[in-house]
Amino acid sequence: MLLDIGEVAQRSGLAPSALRFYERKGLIMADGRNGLRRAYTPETLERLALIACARDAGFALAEIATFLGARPSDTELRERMAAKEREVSQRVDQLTRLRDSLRHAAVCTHDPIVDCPEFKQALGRVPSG
Amino acid sequence: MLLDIGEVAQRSGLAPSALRFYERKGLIMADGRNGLRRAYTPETLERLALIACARDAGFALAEIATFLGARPSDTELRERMAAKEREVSQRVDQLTRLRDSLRHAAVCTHDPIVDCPEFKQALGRVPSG
DNA sequence: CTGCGACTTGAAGCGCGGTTCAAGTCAAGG
DNA sequence: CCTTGACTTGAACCGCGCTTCAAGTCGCAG
Repeated sequence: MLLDIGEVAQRSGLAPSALRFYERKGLIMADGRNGLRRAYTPETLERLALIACARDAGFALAEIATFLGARPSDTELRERMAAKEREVSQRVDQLTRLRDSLRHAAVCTHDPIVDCPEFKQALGRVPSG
Repeated sequence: MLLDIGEVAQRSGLAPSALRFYERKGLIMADGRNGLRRAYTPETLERLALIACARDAGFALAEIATFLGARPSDTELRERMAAKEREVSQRVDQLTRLRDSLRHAAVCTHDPIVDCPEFKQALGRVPSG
């Protein structure tokens, strides 16, 4: 029923040390013990997948920890999530442009490649000037 | 003609210390000196914008350094850029899903919000299980 | 000549996200 | 019983991307 930490580590792709680290950070908690060994409910795997996704998206672990406890009444937290959504949207746009640039790089003949106007153009404007 | 490091720092949004750090990493180089002060051509601003973009996209500085020198004959490097393109594509997909989840969170009534099936669904599948 | 302020250097420090280490504990197997 | 092997703990360490610090150097204003 409960999964041993080794099991969870293997299935989630995280090291046991990482799971303990996440526990210290308040991201997960063991649902039981097998001797000294931590044991987790299978739902923890979903939670870890969620954490991995958010982390890959550039969220700090501390930030994820607060989001994980979010309840519908947390107006302030909701606003922060909305702000994050806008942030992620921008990131998607930026990454899309970067992807296009990389795609172009594959067929570009400029030397060096980064000097290609088309390559640079896709990266968006220089901050100011 | 050449821009003082302070000028470049201000326009790029990077600290002078960061510019020196980038120099040590081989990402940029000063085109002259004003006494001891580094001076840069305006093109450096473009280069810095490119670096910022790549860095925000999750590229390591060392990786960016190799890409910056990429020439059309670098077959291996080209392949790595192509690999990066696929990676970035995946990331775009993932972030798009995350954005949708966050968007939903703004109107979700689940308590806690992360337990919402719709929220979780958008995050993609659990690795295995 | 005397500040002043913004730079220079190398080296040390920081926050993040973990990993690694030393020493100890447990469950199962022979 | 004793070993084996995977875990436990707290603490130290690591790589990355910078920042900060101490001590020194420059250009310029007064």
